[in-house]
Amino acid sequence: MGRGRVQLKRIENKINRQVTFSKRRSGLLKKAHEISVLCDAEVALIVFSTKGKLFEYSTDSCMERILERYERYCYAERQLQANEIEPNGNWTLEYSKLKARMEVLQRNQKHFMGEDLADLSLKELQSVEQQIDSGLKLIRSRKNQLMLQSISELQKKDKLLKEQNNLLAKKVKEKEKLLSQEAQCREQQQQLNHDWNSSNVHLMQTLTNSGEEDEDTPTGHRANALLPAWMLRHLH
Amino acid sequence: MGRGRVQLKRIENKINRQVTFSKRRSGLLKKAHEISVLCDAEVALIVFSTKGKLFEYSTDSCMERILERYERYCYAERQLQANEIEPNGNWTLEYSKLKARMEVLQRNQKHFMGEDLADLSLKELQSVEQQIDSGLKLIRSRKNQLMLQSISELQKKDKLLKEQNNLLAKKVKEKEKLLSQEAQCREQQQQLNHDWNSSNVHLMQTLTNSGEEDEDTPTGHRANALLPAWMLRHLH
DNA sequence: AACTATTTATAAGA
DNA sequence: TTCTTATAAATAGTT
Repeated sequence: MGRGRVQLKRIENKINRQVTFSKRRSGLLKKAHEISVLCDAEVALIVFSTKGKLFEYSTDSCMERILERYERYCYAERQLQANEIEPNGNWTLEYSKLKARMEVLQRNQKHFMGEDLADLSLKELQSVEQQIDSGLKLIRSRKNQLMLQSISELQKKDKLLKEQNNLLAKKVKEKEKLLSQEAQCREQQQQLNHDWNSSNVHLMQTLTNSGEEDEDTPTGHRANALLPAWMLRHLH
Repeated sequence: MGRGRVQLKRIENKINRQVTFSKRRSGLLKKAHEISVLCDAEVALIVFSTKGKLFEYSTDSCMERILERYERYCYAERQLQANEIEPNGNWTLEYSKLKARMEVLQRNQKHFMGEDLADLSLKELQSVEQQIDSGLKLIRSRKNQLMLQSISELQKKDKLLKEQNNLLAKKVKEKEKLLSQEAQCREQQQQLNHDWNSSNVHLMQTLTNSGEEDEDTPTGHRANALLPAWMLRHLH
C-alpha cells in the first residue's frame, strides 16, 4: 500500500528497511490490537528488530498469561522437545528457564485444582474450565472402560469356575456310586465274616467306627472331604 | 477499510464477529510475515479465537526459539537474581532435582487433561477424578461469582445512565419552553412593528427571513441548535 | 466464497 | 523523525 508495488523480499537499503520497519511495526501492533478488541480474541505479538530490539503487544498487557495458555495448548509437543534439550553450556540460564517453566506448571496445576482463581479473568476461567472438563470426561471414560473390563473378566472367571464345579460334581457322584457299591460289597463280606468267623470281633468294631465319624454331615455329602473349603463355599 | 467506518469495540453480532475475525486474522498473519521478510525481523504471533482455537505465525516456523528468546530477554533480571541467591552451589544437583520435580508435575498435568491414562490404576483414576471434579466445581463457582458481579455492575451503570438521561430530557424540555416563549415575543414585536411603522420594510424582511431559515427542521426542535450534534443523535 | 465501495496503510517524497 | 500525498491493500457490507 503506497506509491509503488512492493516485492516480498528483504529490503536491501538499510535506511529504507529501518523506516519501513518502523511504519509497519506500528501498523501491525495496531491491527493486533484491533482484532483483539473487535473479535474478542487473545493476541500475543512479539517482534525483534534486526538489531535485536524487542517490541511486543498482548491483549490486556498480559503476555505471560497468553504464553502460558499457548504452552498449555501445545503441551505434548513442548514436553518432548524439553526432554530432548540437553543442558550443556549455560547452567544458570538452563536452570532459570526450567524454574520459570516450573512456576508456570505449578500455577496451572493450582488453577486446575481450583486454587488461586482470584487472579484469573472470566475468559481465562472459561478456558481452564473447558480443558478440565474435557479432561474429566476422558478420565471418566477411561475409568468406565477399566471397570467394564474387570467386570467382564470376573464374569469369565465365574463361568470357568462353574464349569469346573459341574465337572467336579459329576466326578463326585461317580465316586459316591463306586463307594456305595464297595460298601455293599463290604456289608456282604461282613455278613459272610459274621456267619463264618464270629470270633473276629476286633475287625468288626474298627469298620463300624469309621462309619460313625461322618454321622453329623448331610447325607450324600461324604464326598466333601475330597474338595477344598473354598470350593465348597461356591457350591452352597 | 471497508464500506463503513469501524468502531474500536467488540462486535456484538456473533456471526459478524466470526467473519471479521477470519478476515482480519489472515490479514494480520500476512502482515506479520511481510514485516518479517521485508525488514528482516523475527516475529511471533499467537492468536486465540473467542472459542479458544489457536492460530499462530512465527518467522521460520520456529515459535519455540522466539519465545525462548523473548523469555531470555524478559527473564534476564530473574536470572541475575537466581545467580545471586545461589552463586556456587552444586548446579548439576539442583538442576536434576528441579527436573525430577518438573517431570512429576508434568505427568500430573497430563493426567488432569486426560492424557496418558493407560498407566493409572482404577484407584488412582478415582483419586484424580475426585481432585479434578472438585477443582471444576470451584472454577465454576468462581466463574459464576464473576459473572454475577459483572451483571450487577452493569445494572448499576444502567441505572445511572437512565437517571442522567431523565435529567437531560428535563433540561431539553425547559430549553424548548424558553425558546417558544422567545418566539412568541418576537411575533408580538413583529405585529407591533407592522402596525406602528409600516414604512420600515427592510427591517421587516430581515426579521421574516430569519424565521424562514429554520423552516425545514421539525416543529418544536429549534432548540437543537443549542445542542452538539452527538447529543442530538442520542435524543432522536 | 466472491464482489466492490470505501477506508486504511504505507511508499515515496519533502 | 514527522508530515503529506498518491496509491496499493485491506476489509465491511452485500450478494
